[in-house]
Amino acid sequence: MGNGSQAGPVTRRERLKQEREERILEAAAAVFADKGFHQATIRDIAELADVADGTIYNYFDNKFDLLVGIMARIAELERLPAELVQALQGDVRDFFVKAFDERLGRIEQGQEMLQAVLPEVFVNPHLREQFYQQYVLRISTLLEQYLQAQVELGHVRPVNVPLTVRMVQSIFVGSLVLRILGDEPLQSGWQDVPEVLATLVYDGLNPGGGG
Amino acid sequence: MGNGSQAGPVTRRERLKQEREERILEAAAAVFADKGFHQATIRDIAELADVADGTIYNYFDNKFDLLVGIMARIAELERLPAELVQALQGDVRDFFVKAFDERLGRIEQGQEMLQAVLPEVFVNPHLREQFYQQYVLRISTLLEQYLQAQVELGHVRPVNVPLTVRMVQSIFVGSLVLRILGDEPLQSGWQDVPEVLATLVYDGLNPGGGG
Amino acid sequence: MGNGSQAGPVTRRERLKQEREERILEAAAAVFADKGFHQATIRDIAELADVADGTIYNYFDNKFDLLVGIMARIAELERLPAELVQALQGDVRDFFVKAFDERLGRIEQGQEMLQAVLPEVFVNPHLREQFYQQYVLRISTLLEQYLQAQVELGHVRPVNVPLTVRMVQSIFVGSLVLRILGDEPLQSGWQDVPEVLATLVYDGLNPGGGG
Amino acid sequence: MGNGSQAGPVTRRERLKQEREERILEAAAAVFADKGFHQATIRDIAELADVADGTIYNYFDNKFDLLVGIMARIAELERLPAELVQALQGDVRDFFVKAFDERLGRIEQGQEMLQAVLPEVFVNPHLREQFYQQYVLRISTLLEQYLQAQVELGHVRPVNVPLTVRMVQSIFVGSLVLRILGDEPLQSGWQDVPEVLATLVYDGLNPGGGG
DNA sequence: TATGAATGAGGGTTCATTCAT
DNA sequence: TATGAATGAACCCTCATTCAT
Repeated sequence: MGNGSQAGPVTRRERLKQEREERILEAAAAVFADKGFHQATIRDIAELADVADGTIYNYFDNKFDLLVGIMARIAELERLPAELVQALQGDVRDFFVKAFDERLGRIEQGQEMLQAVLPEVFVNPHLREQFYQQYVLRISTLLEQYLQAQVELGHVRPVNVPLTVRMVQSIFVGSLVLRILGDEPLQSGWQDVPEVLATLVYDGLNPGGGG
Repeated sequence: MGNGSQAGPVTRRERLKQEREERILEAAAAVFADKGFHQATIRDIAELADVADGTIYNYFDNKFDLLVGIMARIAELERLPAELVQALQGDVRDFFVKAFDERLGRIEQGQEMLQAVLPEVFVNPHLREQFYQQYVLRISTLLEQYLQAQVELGHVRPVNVPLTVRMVQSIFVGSLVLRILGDEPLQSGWQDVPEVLATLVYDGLNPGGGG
Repeated sequence: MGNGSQAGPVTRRERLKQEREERILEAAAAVFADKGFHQATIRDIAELADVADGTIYNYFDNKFDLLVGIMARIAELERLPAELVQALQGDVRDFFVKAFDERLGRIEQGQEMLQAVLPEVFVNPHLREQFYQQYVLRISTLLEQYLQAQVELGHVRPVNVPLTVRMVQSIFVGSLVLRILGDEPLQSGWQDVPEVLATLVYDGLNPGGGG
Repeated sequence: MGNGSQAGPVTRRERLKQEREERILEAAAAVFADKGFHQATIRDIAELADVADGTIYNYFDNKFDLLVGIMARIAELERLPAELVQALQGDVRDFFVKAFDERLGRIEQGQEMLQAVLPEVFVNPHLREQFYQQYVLRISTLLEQYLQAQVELGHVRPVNVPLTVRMVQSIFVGSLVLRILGDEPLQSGWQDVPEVLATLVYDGLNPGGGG
């Protein structure tokens, strides 16, 4: 149950290797998030992971490959938006609350890894593409389908679906950025965000709207 | 750097200096946006600006100072949200259309400089703080005041004002990020975004709402 | 290494060990000849010999020791210039043909090992001395004795014996180098070389000479 | 007179640069000849040349490029076998004496550079090709023409011209190698070599030959 | 004894910064 | 003030060697 696809390590040696790789990746994420990819040195990471410099290269081809590894880990975490998929069933406003809740929770959880990767995403075309595909586009497609269906059912006002979806996603991405920037109200009010968001995008600010 | 107040250069020599400083800053922004701060070399910038390496150090203390200079330039562009201030008067939905329009235009215009600065903003606390203050917080304050007033006037549904404002700002920031990530629908539909946005946040998706 | 005298291995285990040592040495020679001593890695050699990296260190103290081992193998091949010794008896011109034939054949045979060792011979004083002793000087002595005797017998023109011998040896060494350099005429005409050489050094180019 | 093709440096700065490049190249040749290319460190060379490590990279792309630079310098020295060409006129035996004299002198002069380059020539295909072309093949062609003509004139015994030329060249190359190996008789008798060589290859060892 | 992962010293190279001209 | 060569600290990465299993 939950073992998913990869066969886990069986021998003691294999388990040790896997643990070590994880330790290295976590150390890398921590150091990158703290100092940035370029300021971080392999030695920093090695020390935090408590291995020798050279050991890192038994697991990763080069420094950049650590970044790619972190991206892959993020992708793994993203694998199952199970709750989100479930939420696709219910009431629309409810969906938004749940969806926002799920996403924001995920953001909170993986923030360090995201913070490690994000600056380089803006700089490296390969990373950018990968990030976009796995972090943005997959969700876009899902949301577009959902929203289109709801429009056709008359549960949602007729809107420009693709752009509206982008706006919704922008809120997620933007929130993450504002959090990283250290915005205080967002920090302290994080748990209220889903409700506020749902109100904003479902009910609208117009006081004449239903709600 | 920044030369403080508006007193323009008077002598020919001063004008030349200022022009050169601008050329360097523009070159820096272009190179940083293209390759990222750390991949960019002083030589790259010097070549694009058509000066010698050493000359740059007559205008800027060090490489990082170029980034600060670019930030300052962005701040200058941000100085006058004149149209936005004007829009503060009119009808609420109208305000959103105009506000979004103004911001998105600004984003479009200064995208290269933003792209030059943004990755390092995530990495450097000093830059982060400065960016947050001048790029986010000032607008937050303005919007909070506006929204609070509109709520009190009954023109806007009672909401959690600070968080709602953050969500609105998130949309701006997030849109910028999605653009940089190369999202196609956003790219090609950019001119429709203000209207879509206003619909989303003012009217809401709820089809029962007024609109 | 080298195992000193000729006592072959007796137990199965010993035979396996010896086979393995040979496999490693051959792999080393191949890799060194191909990539050069410094470009070659222990891993390269281990892979070619189909053993683990660490195993090599059960047979050789360090990387350089592999080179020494190869030198020793060359020395073994050089052990018996039997035919050459025999040739010392006969007619002088005949001797040269046979001697050249024997040497050139040997060169051809051990070229890979020579190519593995030669570059480092120029670089490492220890190797240089060993190579000189076993590969050059022993032959010098032999040839000097032979030539001196023949001069005294009047079978050879009175010449500066030591220098003449060096010139003759230079031809061997030089031919090897030209071969390694890939000289085409030498490559394709290799089997004619002994006769050509004998003509050159015995008969001379002077058409007035006997021959 | 003698300035050859390249316009020399004119400004003081240019002269200094050129001098520095030469100093670096000479230092590189000395260090490579002493320790071998791979044992030599950039720091070694920089120290001997009395420059900073980084300075070397203002003149040469990388460490290997220093080797190529040394090869080019050797080629320059090889540019004018003026005396040799002159010797092409006279008497055959005389030609050999002069030719050997000229070549051996050249070898003596450039021995350090040769010793720096030679080991890598055996290892690096690119270097090997270049070395062969400029150091061997050009001379081969010249000598083949000369020898062919002399054969046709009846001044030289009919021989396999290409192979005979290779043997003659082997003597040069081989002598160089033996010298590097530290052969004592060759070292101390170096000035007698041309005469000994001419005797060997022109008169032959056969005492019945003319001479 | 064989294995192969861990080690860490070492070195080539880059590039921000300096400074003599 | 502009120039651009010189500087040298810093860092990624390799790989011979070790050693626990």
